[in-house]
Amino acid sequence: MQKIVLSPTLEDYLEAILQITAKHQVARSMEIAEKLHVKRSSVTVALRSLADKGLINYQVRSFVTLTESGLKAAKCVDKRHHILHDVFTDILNLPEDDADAAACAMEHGMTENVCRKMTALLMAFKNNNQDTKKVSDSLEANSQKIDCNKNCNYIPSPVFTKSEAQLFDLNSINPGESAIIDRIIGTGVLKKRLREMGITRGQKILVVRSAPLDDPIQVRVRNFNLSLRREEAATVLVEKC
Amino acid sequence: MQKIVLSPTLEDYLEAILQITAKHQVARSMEIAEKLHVKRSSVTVALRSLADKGLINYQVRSFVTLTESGLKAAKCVDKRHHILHDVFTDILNLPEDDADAAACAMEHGMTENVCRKMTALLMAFKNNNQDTKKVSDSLEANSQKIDCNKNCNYIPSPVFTKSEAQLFDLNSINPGESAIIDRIIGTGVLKKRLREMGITRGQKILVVRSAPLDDPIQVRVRNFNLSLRREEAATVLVEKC
DNA sequence: GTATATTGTTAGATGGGTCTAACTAGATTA
DNA sequence: TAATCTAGTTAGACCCATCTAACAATATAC
Repeated sequence: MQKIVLSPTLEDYLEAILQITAKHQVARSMEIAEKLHVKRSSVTVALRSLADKGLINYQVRSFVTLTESGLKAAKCVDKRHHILHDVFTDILNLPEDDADAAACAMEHGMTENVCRKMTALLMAFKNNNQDTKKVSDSLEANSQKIDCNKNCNYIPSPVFTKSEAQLFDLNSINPGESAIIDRIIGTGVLKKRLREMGITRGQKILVVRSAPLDDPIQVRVRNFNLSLRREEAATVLVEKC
Repeated sequence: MQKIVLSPTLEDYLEAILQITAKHQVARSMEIAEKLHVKRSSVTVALRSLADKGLINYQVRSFVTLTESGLKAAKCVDKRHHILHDVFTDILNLPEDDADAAACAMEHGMTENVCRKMTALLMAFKNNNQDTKKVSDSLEANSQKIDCNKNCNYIPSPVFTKSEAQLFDLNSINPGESAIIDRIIGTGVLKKRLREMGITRGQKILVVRSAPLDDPIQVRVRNFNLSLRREEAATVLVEKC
């Protein structure tokens, strides 16, 4: 398997796509643009580049998902981010948003060795409470006295995170429960058919009957009872309510 | 005082200039190019940009030195590098070159808070030997087991350091000692005069008489005895031998 | 089913950082 | 003093990442 070289920027895009798809199954340009604070047109360029490298499934004017290779790469980037983040919060006692911002800015240069050792350090701190307690106390006492970067001229780019609802596909809603429709990830005829049945964004949907072996499942939308094949239901993303 | 925003790249140039001038009083394009592994023409562009920001004294076809503001900025960048470097060597037990390479790649995103807390951590480790010993041992034991970045696709740019001789100005050579002339940092008539006296690169120079209150000082080059004003001697950089 | 948002795309421009190739000012050598 | 070497500069090109503005395709609302 061939190693892929990614610029820090493309790593950011990949990481964003991983985080969005983890919540929403698929990623849209707009979401990526918002997360990374760039314009939609910049996202298009980046997506083309990631698709060229075989890291995402991307077709013009459609949703984005990670390929197998892209998922692997994205997880690597994400892991580096989390290691740094955890060192900053768990060992250095930095507040959440500081930790996240700094991790974003520093994660790209992390070598394998640094990752390994930092992970080991995190474990060592967790597994040796009595000993690390003193170290932590001493750290806190010291850190008050230090004015490290006074007069420093580095202004890191701020990183924001927007809290978003977790989405599920319709098959994973239990019978008797309701949900709010967020989007249909299918395309073409399939998607059109569902929309014509009244399955549109914002509508409340009640799952009437759905069991592992049921196909189709029964749902109720806009006071109509509908039958959906599991295959169709899988393309309907909803927010639990 | 106004905050200056520097790109990571310009921070690297500034750091390189700091390190070179620390050894050689002044920096030349070539040295910077070698240190950063870029071409001379790229250095010219960067120097213009740093001069625009008031961080270096730079005139076409001449030596480079840091301005007061540039020195302050460079020290900040350098401090971040050293904090990371020390965390990597002293706490994570990474070998010197790994630590240096990773520090180069990660230093640019370090926020003030991260700097402060990391410094405190370093102090805590130094001041609590008994407690941190266990943490270190545990870290080492753990780190063997972790294969953190397997399949990772990030290839950090390598960073090399070239060992170079420390240079001194002629005033700081003790009477009776010899040195090899490296360069004259003066310009124009002053420089020409010294060259005509036989003070050229590679020549051996013997300091015959030089004391804090002596002016001029006495030196011997190419079997000639010369008198140099302290002002002149200050522009002659030599390597001790 | 038409009108209006919204979302994604294209095209073209800009800025940062790099390169190669050609040139020039200074320094070294003969 | 002239010939040569070296270090630094310029010019012109490229790539990456971003932007704005105009446009096209979908969705949503009426």
